Amino acid sequence: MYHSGMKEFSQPSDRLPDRTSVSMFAFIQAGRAVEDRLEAALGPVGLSIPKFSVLSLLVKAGEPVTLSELAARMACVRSNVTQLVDRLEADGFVRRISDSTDRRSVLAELTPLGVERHVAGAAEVKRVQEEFSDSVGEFDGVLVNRLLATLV
Amino acid sequence: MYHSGMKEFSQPSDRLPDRTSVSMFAFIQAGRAVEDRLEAALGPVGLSIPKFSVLSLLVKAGEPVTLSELAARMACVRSNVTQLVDRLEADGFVRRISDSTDRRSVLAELTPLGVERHVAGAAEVKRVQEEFSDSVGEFDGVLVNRLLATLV
DNA sequence: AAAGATTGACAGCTCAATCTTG
DNA sequence: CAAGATTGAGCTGTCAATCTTT
Repeated sequence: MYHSGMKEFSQPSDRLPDRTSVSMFAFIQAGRAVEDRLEAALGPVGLSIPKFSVLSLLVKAGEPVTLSELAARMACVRSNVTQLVDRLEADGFVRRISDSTDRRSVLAELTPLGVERHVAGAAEVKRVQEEFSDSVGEFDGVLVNRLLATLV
Repeated sequence: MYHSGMKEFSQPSDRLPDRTSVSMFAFIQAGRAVEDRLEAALGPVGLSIPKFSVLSLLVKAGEPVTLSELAARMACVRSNVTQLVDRLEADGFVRRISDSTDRRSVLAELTPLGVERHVAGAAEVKRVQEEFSDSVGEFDGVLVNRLLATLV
């Protein structure tokens, strides 16, 4: 949970125009609130969102994956994955193995403990997703999805 | 822009129930997308969201503010503000002055350069907010605000 | 003792530079 | 030279420990 503040941008009502305006700060805040709930749920399992993401990708792949590939799939920089895998290796959730076909590459492989933690993490994720769905349930899902698609 | 990945949770359609479901990952992603746009707009001005937040608070206060007060208003930890003000001071946007009424306290005071940068930053924020409003404009603002309020 | 600020150590991210291998 | 991985430095955040002042 590494978030900048911004609580002050509550924007009570500078004056409302015809169409009721939506503050981007409120939107950002809401996203972080959801994120925080997820982080809080994963914490007790010994995971964070980034760590769970890596385990999740490895489970989905069903085989060891190069760090470059992980970076690509996580839409982040390579050096980020290097350090993330460092921590996952220290946790004992992942192992680094060498690629026999290309000696430049390094593969990340799940350990049994890593698999076990992914299961536990996935259960938490499911729980939080259901809570989230309950909260959003009263709104039109199709509409909300269209809104989100507009912003990304 | 310090964001964990999560691109893989695009959730194409595991199977749709009666009510179209909304992925919390999609929601988090959308919030980050907006955040990234804001960061990108502030960057060229020499600001980040946290830095702009501090300048903004100081402008709003109209007078020097203690670091503790800044932390409270930004809903973050005191040590965070200590380092943030370190960087703002290095930038020349803020000065640390001592509190005559309580020698434990340290006040953050805007420099002329800081004021000038806040003006520039505020213009960018306004621009991005307008772009955001345009994107969301086609949706019911009242509804969206209710959705956001539900999640926070 | 409690409050204000700082420091050190860490997680998570970025970028630029480097090193090895292809 | 490209590509894969790592390293070093910086930003933003957290927590725990410390130091000064109340």
